[in-house]
Amino acid sequence: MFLEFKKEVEQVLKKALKRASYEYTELELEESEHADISSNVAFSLARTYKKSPAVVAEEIVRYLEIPSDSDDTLISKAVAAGPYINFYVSDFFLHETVRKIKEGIEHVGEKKGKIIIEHTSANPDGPLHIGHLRNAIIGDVLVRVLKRAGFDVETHYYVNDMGRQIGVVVCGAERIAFAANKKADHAVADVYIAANRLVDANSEFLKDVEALMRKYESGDEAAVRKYEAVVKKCLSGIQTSLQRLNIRHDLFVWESEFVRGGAVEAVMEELKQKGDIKFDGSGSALLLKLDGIEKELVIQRTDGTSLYTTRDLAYHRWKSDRCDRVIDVFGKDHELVSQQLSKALEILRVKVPEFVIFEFVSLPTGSLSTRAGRYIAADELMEKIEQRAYEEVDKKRKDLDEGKKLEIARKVGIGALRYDMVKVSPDKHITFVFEDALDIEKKGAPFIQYSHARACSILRAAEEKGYVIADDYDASLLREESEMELIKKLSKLGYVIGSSELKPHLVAKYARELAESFNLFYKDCPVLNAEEELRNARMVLVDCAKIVLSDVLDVLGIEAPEEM
RNA sequence: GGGCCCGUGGCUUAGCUUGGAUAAAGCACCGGCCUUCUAAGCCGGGGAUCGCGGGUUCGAAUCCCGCCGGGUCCGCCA
Repeated sequence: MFLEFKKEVEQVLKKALKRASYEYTELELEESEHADISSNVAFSLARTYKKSPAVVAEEIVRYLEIPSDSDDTLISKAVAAGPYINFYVSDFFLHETVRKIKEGIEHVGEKKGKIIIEHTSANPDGPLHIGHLRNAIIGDVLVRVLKRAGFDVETHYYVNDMGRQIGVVVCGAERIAFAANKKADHAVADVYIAANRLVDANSEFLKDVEALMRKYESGDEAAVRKYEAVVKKCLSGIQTSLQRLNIRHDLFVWESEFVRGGAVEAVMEELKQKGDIKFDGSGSALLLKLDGIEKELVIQRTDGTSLYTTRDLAYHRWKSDRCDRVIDVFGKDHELVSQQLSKALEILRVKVPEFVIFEFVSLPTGSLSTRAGRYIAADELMEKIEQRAYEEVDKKRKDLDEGKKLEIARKVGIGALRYDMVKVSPDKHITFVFEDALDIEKKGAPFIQYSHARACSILRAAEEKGYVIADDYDASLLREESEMELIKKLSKLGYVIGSSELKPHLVAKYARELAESFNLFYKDCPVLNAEEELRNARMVLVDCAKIVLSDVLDVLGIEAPEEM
């Protein structure tokens, strides 16, 4: 509803500026602590018209026409506060917000186009670690935000099955057995680490790896079977972890499909014709000159085989034919690659993707490396954080049965982990400290979940007393400061989703603020002990808060417990 | 060496795109609130020359230039 309010303010303000015959370039509307929405336009006008900003603001306000007696205006008043023009919401705005949330028609984005978003895409050579976790969680929240905003979203996991690393594992698996008692992706990692030691120790092994890779690229059946066995084994483990995190992909796209299907070759041919191509001086590798990028891009090895970037070009061409927007969630180390990709796609006249680049996660001991065995596995983290959450629940709710406690611990633990990862802007570097991550007490997610549980608790208690949420309630009884603030906050979910499309941390921030607003209301306004009319209105408000809290948690991919 | 990102109370951050009203939160610290719907909560308090130096502007955490510190990338890895 806040979005509608903003639009109405825009219209009214535009008209007033026209009547006052001011030429403006921007309305400069901003959220403000002093008003529901505020305009700074008087500053820039003052400059061009050589008047004082306060005078201009006064003047504009005189020209504003706010239909004060009308029933359906969202604006109650506008006042000049020095140079600022402050707008305030009307009772109708508050009523409408409550009504629409209650009826489930608030915050529903209109149908937009189709988006393909790629995230996680960890190499199938071991389990997900905390770096992949950041990718996966940012990506998943993005998916949820875009879906809410009305897009048709398809989620991809791009499987890098053609790299040397995978060759090393597959070849290694011929000599080293997978541990039978381990989760699949962890067993693969063990072989990977052991095989890398073979690489370092013995050059014969590396030759075998390269031979196997060539066979795989040419589609040799035995090689394909070996690869599939290992890659699928690893992916099954990774999917189990993702599922536990509440993340799923619609499609797993294998890199090799583009090689064997001929798409990579087609891209290469086209680049040779349309691109600025030359052979490297020393070898015969193919170099592609890209606009604005100093270094040329190697698009073909000396031996004629393809490289990661070339295969990625084929993948992106395929994606872009199937949708309106392509979004990739990449680590910072892929930034240059993503620029090269964009430039090369321009040459191919393919839609350029949008990138969400996130900074690295490192450990206090240094950067992460699967190969060196220096990582914290996502599974281990999830296990420990759920355990810690369980200790909390156990301490606080001795009355609950075991199953219930475990369920709450799972929701709270995973929620805390997800919130922690998404609350920070993607371009902030993170040093991961295990102990801090496990400190459930000071996490954002449990705070929000707790507010939701409180709302549920009130509604449960109401039901026991035989109170039902009434269809006719008098929203005008909700005049307390904390009630009105809560409603205004509730009205902003759609607005936040619309404006934080590629900035998932803003949703996390909003969720926290909403929970805070609910807690203030909770403290100030008794629901069940209020006299009937007021109780009815407040019960409706509690129900609305519950709905929006669970909605925003859902956008964050965090489950909303009914009690905790 | 060059490109990109980050630098905001003791710690972790929001705000920076589009410059404006006392710089906003959480954690930690100090003090208070459970005979009313869950205290994983609420209230109050101390604590910031917004990395440093210039510049633009009526006005800079925000824009521009330089520097310092940290991260990351830089042709046949992915």
